[in-house]
Amino acid sequence: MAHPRVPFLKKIGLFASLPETSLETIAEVVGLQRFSNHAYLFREGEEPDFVYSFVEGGVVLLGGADGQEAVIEFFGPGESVLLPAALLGLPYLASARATSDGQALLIPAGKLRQLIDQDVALAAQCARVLSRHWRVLISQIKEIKTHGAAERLAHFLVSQTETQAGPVTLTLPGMKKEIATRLGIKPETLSRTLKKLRDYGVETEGDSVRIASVERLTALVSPAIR
Amino acid sequence: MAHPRVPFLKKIGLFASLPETSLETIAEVVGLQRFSNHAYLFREGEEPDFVYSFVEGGVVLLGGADGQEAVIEFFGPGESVLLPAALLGLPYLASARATSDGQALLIPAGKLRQLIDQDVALAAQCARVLSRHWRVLISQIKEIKTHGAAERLAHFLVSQTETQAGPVTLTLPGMKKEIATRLGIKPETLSRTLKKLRDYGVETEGDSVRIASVERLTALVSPAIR
DNA sequence: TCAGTGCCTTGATCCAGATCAACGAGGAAA
DNA sequence: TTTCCTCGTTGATCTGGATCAAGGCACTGA
Repeated sequence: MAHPRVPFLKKIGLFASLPETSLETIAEVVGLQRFSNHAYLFREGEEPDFVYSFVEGGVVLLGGADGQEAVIEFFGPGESVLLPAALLGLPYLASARATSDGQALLIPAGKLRQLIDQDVALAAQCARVLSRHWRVLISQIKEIKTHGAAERLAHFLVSQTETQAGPVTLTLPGMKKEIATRLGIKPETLSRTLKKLRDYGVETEGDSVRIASVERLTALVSPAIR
Repeated sequence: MAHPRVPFLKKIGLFASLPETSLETIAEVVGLQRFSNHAYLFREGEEPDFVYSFVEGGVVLLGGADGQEAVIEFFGPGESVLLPAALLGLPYLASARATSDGQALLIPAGKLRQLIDQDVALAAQCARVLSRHWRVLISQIKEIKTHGAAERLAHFLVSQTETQAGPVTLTLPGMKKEIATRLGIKPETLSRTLKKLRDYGVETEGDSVRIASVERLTALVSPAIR
């Protein structure tokens, strides 16, 4: 008889591929938590109690002092945050604010630290998930250091959809303000840059963006970061 | 009877804490490789054959197209690079150029992918090493997005020494050119910024830097990233 | 010894994006 | 309705760092 929370675990990248036995063990210790839009799930500097895996809805990871907040990345369903801090038992380097209502699985940090030394499948999967995320961060660093605002915005938009070509309409993963810091620019600049991209077939309406032709935008992004 | 390469493995953060049995297994498959200054160990876009762990000397990790190279980070003795690409079997996102003569242990990527699914200690340690590195990258992103060149340089210098207070003399981990891109600025700007820091007790002489008072520099860096 | 070549510094100018300052368009509360 | 908000846009101006253009200095090799 499977644990009732196992189906939730299967929706999370970190756990999806694990064998049933591992899932049962983990299911014993996780809890499901609802959160509402704009709520802070945790703040920079706190000691990690949980790893958060999103079943529904998402958050924005923010670093830096108040008012000087730098958006690091957006996270949505199936993704997990705080694995690094939880594994090492070190204070968070970032805060997380919900960008919508949703639900997250909370895995107690202590338990996870214990399990990772006992369960190969879990440990290996953690390493793989961290590796994948490492690559995302590297791309971001490369991009900030070598490309201008318009290119970065174009790349960001393209990365928000699976579609490779043709027209799409997508919803921004947060407020324009947040998108702006994610891109390392100010809201005013985002506004103006968005206007420039109109020449490349990008129309905005609130938080939904219509791209006339994904290829057209992709062409703007230099080959190295595609 | 221990394998002759085990002592080398013990100098690497990734392996140091592993049990003897794991070390023996790994020692069977690693090779020791010398490299000389300015040599490229691997280039962006290639398929990963090895993870590189530095026994002596180090490299600079570079991303982006030629001429537009962004220094991501410097690596030295005891550190390992390419773990993420090797684990996932995806092309490198960066190149590595040696910043000195040295020796590295090469761990075949395929073997590692195999071992990580069998050896808990290794898998768990990979996850921890990746976690630690994740935090380094997050700090870098936060810093680029929220601080000016002078602050970033001050922080970088302070991070190059263990000393917490008083005077130090340290050696830069690469050419000034490279330090500049690591900081996300141009060599000319580094030169000028270094001059500004003279008012804060920083003197340069080739690739050695004398800091009159570490506290004085630390004070320049805003609290959040200290 | 002198040319050739990298690496770094300095000076002058330029520009992308920041900053400062209004202002309009929703939404919520009264 | 009006009165606040908060979010986003727009315009004018400023500025940190980039870019362009000369040198200077140390090393190498003939």
